[in-house]
Amino acid sequence: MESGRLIFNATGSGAGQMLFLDCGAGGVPGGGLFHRGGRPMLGLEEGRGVKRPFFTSPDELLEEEYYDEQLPEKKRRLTPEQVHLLERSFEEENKLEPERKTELARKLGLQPRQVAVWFQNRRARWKTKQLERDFDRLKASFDALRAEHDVLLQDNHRLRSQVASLTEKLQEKEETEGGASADADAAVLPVDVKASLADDVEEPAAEAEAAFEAQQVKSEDRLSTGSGGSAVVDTDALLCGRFATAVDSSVESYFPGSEDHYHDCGMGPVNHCAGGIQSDDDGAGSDEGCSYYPEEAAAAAAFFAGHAHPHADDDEDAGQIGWWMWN
DNA sequence: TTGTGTTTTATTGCCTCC
DNA sequence: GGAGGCAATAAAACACAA
Repeated sequence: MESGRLIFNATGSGAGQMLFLDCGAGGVPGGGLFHRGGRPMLGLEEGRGVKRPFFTSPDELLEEEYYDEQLPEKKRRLTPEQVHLLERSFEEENKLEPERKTELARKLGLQPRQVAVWFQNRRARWKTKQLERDFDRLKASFDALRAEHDVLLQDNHRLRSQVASLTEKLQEKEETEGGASADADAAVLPVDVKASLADDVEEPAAEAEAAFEAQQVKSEDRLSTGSGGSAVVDTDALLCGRFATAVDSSVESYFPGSEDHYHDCGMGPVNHCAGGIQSDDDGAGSDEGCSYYPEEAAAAAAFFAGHAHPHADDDEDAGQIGWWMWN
């Protein structure tokens, strides 16, 4: 618990400045009497049962007698009016120039330092909320992609079994008819039919692939594998690419110009899904090797938790559309 | 009333920028 | 080197269920 005696010093802005003296043992963490740069810090006084307003008007702070009689107690919350004005000011601009800080402090009867601290804490709160929003958006986007992927996967399996079934029938036909007729034309015919049938089967899958790829143009350059014209849609790779696109947009909203940051952070969807990208030869169960869904969401959360952009607040496009509208 | 969780105010240390 | 920003953290104030 802090203890100490306060002495006020009317300087600079006109608002009273407090100096913290006779700081007792067990004071604030670090035990410093003054904040860096000679900035005075607020202190506390204990041992009096009388409640007094912690924040006072500048005029009151300038009256020496007041300091003797009205020493502030423990920290008090700002009044709703003070908070309202600060919020409005924050809406206009979330950074505080010295002139504005002084003016706000004068209007509110607060120390400039208090105004600066309030803005700092407010920016931190905004950032936390922004991260939550970004995560929610990413999660929703990811869930939608996962559902889409599941549908494509089912189509893929269905078409695969269709191809297998038709191929089998063709083989049977070749065996039965091939033995009966040694005619050269008869030997060629099944091959044509087979190709035709295969085309029919591949068409829907190819369409799905084309549609899918059209939606993830942005992430194409990250997909180095490609499906090589395969009839089997490489949905894992596509999904990863699209998730990367979703991450792109969200990350850009908070970390403008931060592409390289998250691409290097180890959560890269393409890298992560590399084990899940399969060739045609791997068969119908090829997708089982990529169980990346929960990890991706977790990676996104971990990424946002660990990659705070130091100047996110500076960028007007940094997801700040209505940034004051939360809460 | 009390215990507990959340929010708010404030401090500290480190970093970047000028 | 000073000023200011941020992350981490402490601690008071507050909210609320039991």
